[in-house]
Amino acid sequence: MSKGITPRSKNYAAWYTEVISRAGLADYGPVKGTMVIKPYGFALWDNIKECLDSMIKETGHVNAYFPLFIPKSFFAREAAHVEGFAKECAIVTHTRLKATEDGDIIVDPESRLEEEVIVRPTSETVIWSMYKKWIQSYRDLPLLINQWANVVRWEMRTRLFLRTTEFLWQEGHTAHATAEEAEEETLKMLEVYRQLAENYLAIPVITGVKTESEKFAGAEKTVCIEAMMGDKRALQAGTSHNLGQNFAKAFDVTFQNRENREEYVYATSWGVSTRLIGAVILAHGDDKGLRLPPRIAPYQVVVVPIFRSDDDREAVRSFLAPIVATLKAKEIRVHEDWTDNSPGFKFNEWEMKGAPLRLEIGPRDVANNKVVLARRDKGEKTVVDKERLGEIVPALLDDIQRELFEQALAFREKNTYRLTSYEEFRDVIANKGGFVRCGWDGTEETESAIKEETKATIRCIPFDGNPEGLTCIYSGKPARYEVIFAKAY
RNA sequence: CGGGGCGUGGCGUAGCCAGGUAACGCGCUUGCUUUGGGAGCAAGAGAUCGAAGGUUCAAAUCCUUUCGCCCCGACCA
Repeated sequence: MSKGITPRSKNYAAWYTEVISRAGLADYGPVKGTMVIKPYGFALWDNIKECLDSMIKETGHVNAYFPLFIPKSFFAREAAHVEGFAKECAIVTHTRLKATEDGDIIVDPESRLEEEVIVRPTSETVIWSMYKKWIQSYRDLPLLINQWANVVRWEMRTRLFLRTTEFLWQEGHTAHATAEEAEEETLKMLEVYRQLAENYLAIPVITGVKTESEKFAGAEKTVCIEAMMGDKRALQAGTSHNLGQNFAKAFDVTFQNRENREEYVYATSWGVSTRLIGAVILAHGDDKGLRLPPRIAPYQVVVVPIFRSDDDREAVRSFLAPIVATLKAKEIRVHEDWTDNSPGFKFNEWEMKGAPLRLEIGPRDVANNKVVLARRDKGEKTVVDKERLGEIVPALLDDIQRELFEQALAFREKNTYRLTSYEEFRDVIANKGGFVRCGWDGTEETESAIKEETKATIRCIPFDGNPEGLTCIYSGKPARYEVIFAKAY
């Protein structure tokens, strides 16, 4: 087996898969499209989850849990919703297996369910069936509930983390008395996602509105965060939906307002998933493997002890014990790698796993009362005094966090084009890759024609866009919106 | 669902066309020497060749059927 991995420039898809495997993030499950999240990958998810969960709670939401199984009939209630998910549902039709005479195991035909049960692809329907019971008065509103759950979407084509048959996510489902409040909530949670992406994952995102054709099935309006990956393609990293009264009407959820009038409830839903891990890999990874932002890295500092003799080993051990204690006291996640691999092996291993900082400590350092610090983002090594680590390490971690964000932002800016000619548009999408900001006449015909001809889609209508003076890149008509086009994951 | 590829020790593959003792690399075990950028040597363990039928004295190899996975498209977080 070769020691390195496929370079990104040679085959980006192969690079991605190899990084996941070699860094120990995940493995394929036995059923097509399923994924085992291995301990190192799950530690990463745990950290992301912890950051987001506290933000969700700070904004006034509470966690709950709704069932995995949903009656099939619920999906018939909201027309657009069922159309959006009908083609990718796992359906429970039977409840028993039985052994045949030849020793095979078959589905027991006698155990067929009266009404089939759907494994949730998302939970709006089951949650709104419950909200009907819980909401009567304006005093019951707003209802601000989040759940951490797994969902199943039986996709044709899957990719580790980016699109798996089953994935983990968080889905918020809120109910409000007014349309204004629902809109405010939709935008508030998008802002939470923006902060998560930029401040924790170190991924700059563009916020904006999805077009009619790209919005969530059953939503009035979908807003999103879109990020650029290392191959210049776009990744939708999170969405927040203003559902209007669609689900309230579908599930007949009404409340009495202050004026004693009955009114349908306004709804939102919003979610981010384990796809975020894919985003971190794709946004920051390099040809040596992962580069993890310190704030979510399972280990922020990895110690690689170096020694020859048993005496050296003990000297190194006692030398680094107080260092590790100091760092841990500052709540830095430190890991000591005492496995009996060679130092060179460990250097490469922890670079593959994306540990932000590496401490190399050998007899030489013990003698000089120093340690070698290697930072993953830039690959620089420096020798520092042992005593100064307590101040240097936290500062370096902050700097790495910032640096990863800056690099990703610079990359996105460099690969974003403001264009007015469709010729150039085609060239960028087909040859250069990247985001194109341009005018759009707002028609679905233009949107689908461009998609047909170039495979680029409108990622969003950015909030900071301005159509004034722009013409549509395709039709030449006056632009109704300024939009971002890109090839997407 | 359309196109392509692949199922052989834990992983990656060769062998298949032209049937005849199941091979190689990595990993694993044990021992010794090593350890500041993926250590070396030696000795070992480990496979009913995806499954089921068939042809044959003989099948990983030929034929039939079947199951599964991966990649590329259409669809999607």
